[in-house]
Amino acid sequence: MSELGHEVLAAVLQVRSRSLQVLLWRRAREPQVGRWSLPGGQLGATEDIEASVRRQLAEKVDVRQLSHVEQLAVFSAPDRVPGDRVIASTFLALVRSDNDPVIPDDTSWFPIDALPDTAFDHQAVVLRARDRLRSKLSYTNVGFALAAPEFTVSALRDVYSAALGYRVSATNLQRVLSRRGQLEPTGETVPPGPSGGRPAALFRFARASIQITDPFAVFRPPATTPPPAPPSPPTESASRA
Amino acid sequence: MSELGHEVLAAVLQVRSRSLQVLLWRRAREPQVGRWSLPGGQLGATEDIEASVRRQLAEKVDVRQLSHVEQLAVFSAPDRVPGDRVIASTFLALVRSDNDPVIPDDTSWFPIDALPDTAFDHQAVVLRARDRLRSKLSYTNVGFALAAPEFTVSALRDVYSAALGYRVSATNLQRVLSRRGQLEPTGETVPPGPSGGRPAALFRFARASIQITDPFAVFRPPATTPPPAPPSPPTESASRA
DNA sequence: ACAAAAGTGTTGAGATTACACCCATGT
DNA sequence: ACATGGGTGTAATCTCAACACTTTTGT
Repeated sequence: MSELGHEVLAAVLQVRSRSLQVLLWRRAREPQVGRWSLPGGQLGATEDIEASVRRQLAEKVDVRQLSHVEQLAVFSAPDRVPGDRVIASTFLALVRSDNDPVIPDDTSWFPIDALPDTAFDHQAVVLRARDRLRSKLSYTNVGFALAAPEFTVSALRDVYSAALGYRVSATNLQRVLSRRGQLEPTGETVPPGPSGGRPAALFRFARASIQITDPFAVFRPPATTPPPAPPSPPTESASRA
Repeated sequence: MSELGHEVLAAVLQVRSRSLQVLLWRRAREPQVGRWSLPGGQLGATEDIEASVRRQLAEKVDVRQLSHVEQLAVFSAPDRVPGDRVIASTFLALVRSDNDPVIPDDTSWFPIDALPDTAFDHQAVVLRARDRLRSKLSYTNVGFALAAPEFTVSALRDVYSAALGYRVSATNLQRVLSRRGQLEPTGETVPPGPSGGRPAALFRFARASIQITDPFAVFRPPATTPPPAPPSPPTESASRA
């Protein structure tokens, strides 16, 4: 019977310099010396996997300000790494764009569209993290985990554009998020830049934990609140006695 | 150092008797004798976790016709089961409603809204499976994995109603699925029942593997097809040289 | 004829995009 | 004044829910 290990791996994503980037760590040893891998490590005996990710990120790359962490998937191909078998539980972890954690020399941020040579199956993990983030930006409030605590709409647009990989309109972004109750004006404004322009209002996210804001694409359950008392239809025995 | 095991667990769901049901297995041994648990077992040395689920379901409960299988989440609390630590990779597995697999005496189907006493953290797995299925019915074509290969729209409505837990309108169900290209008429019809009525047309799903049919709730990427030649994108060096 | 079930037509409400236009500030 | 963002108004489009109405069959 061979040994079976369990590791956790995190794709730590952040919007930096207007691009979505991932934190990678350069392997110093065989196998695959010089390739870039995701931070993580062996699961400890007394921690669950999420605690393990947080611990490893804090210890190994000194990243402590994770605004959001969620499970991605398990990678379990028997030969996914050489030697003893290791199963990987993978995570999506987000860092707000106002943070700039001090990271070790052998780690670096890479734009997710220009990854270097990655180790093992780590590229698949990164792509999965990216896709998950992009989907969730559409139907949840994860934006809070990417943006600074307070921001102008155009700063937020830049964050969304970087994360989604295509231009987003500030006008419509503001309207959608407002309608969903995600945005709150702080009441303050920031002065315009050197080239002029109207001062921008500051906003914040209404909630700082993930929530599904757009739950049903279709097949919505029958409305219960809005129609208080539609005129009693033909023969239907209504709910009221 | 304590032992570390890895098991796989599956919430096998099927629409039976117009209700969404899950396959459970009655524990014959301590701990938690008599409680009901999810089928599954220890991960084998040479298989990945999905292969393991399929194997265990085939061997232990004789369920082989899985129309869809996907990972749910890892349950890793150190004390989730007594004794040596065991990490569980959990799955959602679906069986089409036209199947009726022969199952062992100590297993049984339970409506998901009336679960018996469940073992360990298995109830959480079942609920997660249910929620995942309900979400995916809205934005993917998973319906194919619940319905029979050919069906009338009202049969399909019953399947969707059971899975979602609320009445669905056959009229609108047909329209939505048709618009998305999920439904194909077979050209055949079935005769009406004893009480009369117009004969119903038979349909099938256009694809028998899962696909996202309603990808973007909002923040859709800029339309690429309609506007023939939008002005060349800004200054970004694109992927194309 | 009448009832029952299937399927189509049509209207109305909401959400979202696109775009024109106004606002506040620097030069 | 004019240029430069920021922000609001508004129309066109699309999707979906609701419901009336037609179609096809059994009794």
